[in-house]
Amino acid sequence: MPGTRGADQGDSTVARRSATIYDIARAADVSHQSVSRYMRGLDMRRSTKEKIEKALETLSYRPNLTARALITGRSHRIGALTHEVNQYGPGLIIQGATSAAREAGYLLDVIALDMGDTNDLNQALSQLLQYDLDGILAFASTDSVKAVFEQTDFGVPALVAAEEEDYQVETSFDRPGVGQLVSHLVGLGHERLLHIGGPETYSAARNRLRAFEAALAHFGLKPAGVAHGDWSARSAYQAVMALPIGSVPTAIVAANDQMALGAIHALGQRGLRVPEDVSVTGVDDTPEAAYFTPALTTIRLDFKEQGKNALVALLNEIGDGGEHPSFLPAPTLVLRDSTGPRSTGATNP
Amino acid sequence: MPGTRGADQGDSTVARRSATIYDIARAADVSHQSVSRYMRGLDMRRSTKEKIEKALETLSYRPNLTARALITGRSHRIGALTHEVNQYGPGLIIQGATSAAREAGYLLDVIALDMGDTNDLNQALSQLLQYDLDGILAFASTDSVKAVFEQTDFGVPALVAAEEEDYQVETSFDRPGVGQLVSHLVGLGHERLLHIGGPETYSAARNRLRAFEAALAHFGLKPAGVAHGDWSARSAYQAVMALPIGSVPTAIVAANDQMALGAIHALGQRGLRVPEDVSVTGVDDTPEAAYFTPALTTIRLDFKEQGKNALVALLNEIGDGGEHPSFLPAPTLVLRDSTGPRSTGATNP
DNA sequence: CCGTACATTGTTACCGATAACAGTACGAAA
DNA sequence: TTTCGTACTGTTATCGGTAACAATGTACGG
Repeated sequence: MPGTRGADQGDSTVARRSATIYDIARAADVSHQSVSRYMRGLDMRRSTKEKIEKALETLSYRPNLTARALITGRSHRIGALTHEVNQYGPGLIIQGATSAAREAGYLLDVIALDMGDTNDLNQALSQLLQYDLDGILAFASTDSVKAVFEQTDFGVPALVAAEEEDYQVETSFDRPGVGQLVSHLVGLGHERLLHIGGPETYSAARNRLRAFEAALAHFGLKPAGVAHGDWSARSAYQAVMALPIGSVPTAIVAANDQMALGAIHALGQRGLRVPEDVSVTGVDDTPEAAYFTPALTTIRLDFKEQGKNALVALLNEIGDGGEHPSFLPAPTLVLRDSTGPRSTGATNP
Repeated sequence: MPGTRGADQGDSTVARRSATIYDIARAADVSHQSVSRYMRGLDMRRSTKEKIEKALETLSYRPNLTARALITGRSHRIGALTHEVNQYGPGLIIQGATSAAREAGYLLDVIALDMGDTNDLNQALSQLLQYDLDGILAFASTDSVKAVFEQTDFGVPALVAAEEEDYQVETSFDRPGVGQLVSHLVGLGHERLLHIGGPETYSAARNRLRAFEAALAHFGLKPAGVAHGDWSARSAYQAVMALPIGSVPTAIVAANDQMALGAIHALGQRGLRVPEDVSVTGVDDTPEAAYFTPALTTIRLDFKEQGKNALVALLNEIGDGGEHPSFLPAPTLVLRDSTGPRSTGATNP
């Protein structure tokens, strides 16, 4: 017979384990089912409702979502695979996603991956799957992640968060994003642009590169070069330092702000001034970008919204879709001091 | 009679829901309890073991942690309250914590708080508590969080992650940390040091401030001033721009690298050179700090380890303490180009 | 060859909720 | 007053595991 447990719990301070619907039911002298119905807001006689409410006041009940999850098959948890949370973008995406999840009554189970390690990825996934989640979200949009997500049937909705550029590449050159940067630079007279991209395995990196090339092509130009960094300032620094003398372009389009910073630093060490000799642009508009020396021209992305969007999209697939995925706000060009007219003829160390 | 469900699931591709121990038991012709024992690695006859293993190969079983959690009261999940994940430190702490959790067979439920909003905090907590967690960890070490954690009995172990400086303040001036920066600067001849701190509600900010003052006092000096920023480059920029003419110190000790960047930028706008006129230091050693102009002198903290440590400490309280909390590696001084001998007498805009 | 100790396996109860269905109370119609 | 439909309420089954105990099998000593 149910409802015969947890009778005494000492008269000390706080209930060790909070009451169950059976405790409430006993205290209110109704069936546990009525309590369950009350909690779910179903119709019931006023008198019953009042009995339950009185009991609730006394006992401090808190629903046990584990038990509910077991029977309903809905855990109200979403697994999130991410990486490099220390970076500005990914961090904000997570933040946006967790708060959106929270609003919808979900919780985000975050696993930070050691990127590039496929073993790690698989292990993480199989661990995640044990916790019957309602859905799985990957914010790490790399080839290996995408491959795994396409091949595997997780038994629950799973999706890889889309990059903001994914649906822009094909469209025209002056679309928000890297294209805007390029046309800004071309408008300043630059013709020899170098791109410092992220790792080729990242779709964001590829998208930005393609947008760069597409925009240049529109102006009848070709890239003055493409270097591949790893999103870090250090990698861009090294790439710029490695540029052969005489082949330094008049403008550098880095795939994120950190790499732009590294590029600026390297240019400085090579005796080149920004923007007088070389213009430099970033992507992201981190809060620091405005305080670089010189302040960085870049494009601003709304990462929080991106995270929220991915979550809402997943929620819709789960079937708990209250909201419709909002449109991502368009990236906006932020003009600052790191770009200027093409140098008229400085020497080129 | 148990074990009579999930018989047919279509002959299509993948099992909609993975098999349960009852399915395995039926296939192996043993009791479900034997399967449970097998999964937990208990002793059993070889023949039984083999039967189960054969069944497992056929059916692709995956334990349901929800069901296990319901009976054992162990969810193997830990709630994590955090904030400003977009910043370098907090992000890395989360990363360290999630991977440590993963190794121990736990999952981290992350909630990113809108700091300073106590309502938000309480709401987040009460939501967290529904998901019977094994423990709760707060990485946001602010007054309001601490207060809530001290007052509330969550029914499970809960702790606020310690700041690296917490156990250093009382000790001597040349302890790793801000003290090291101060003695470095004093060693260069500086006597008028300004501190740009974080928000006073953050214990990390207070600790750094106290360390700053204590170190100065050791040399018989007093702060040339203390400004309070909000960890952002912008806030430090404004603080430095607001300094009355003539009161600009010869060295600025910012409480993190971002604020150091903002300070450098402001100094540049006021026509002061770093480090010739003013030395500037940060705290954190973000990957970008080396590529500031000038490269930033700062102290390096191991945030990942900090996150891991907090998690291990909590695990110990939970009683699942395999490891002992390792000692945090001492912060190390990183000397770069933003500090130099006290200026011998430039004018002071 | 039998009884007992011990190792292994099977049965039933339980965790705390919801689902499905049975049972009761009440008001309206006959 | 009786009957019936409707609206609640109560009872039992269920989710997928583990716990506790009962039952069986095996090994060994007498």
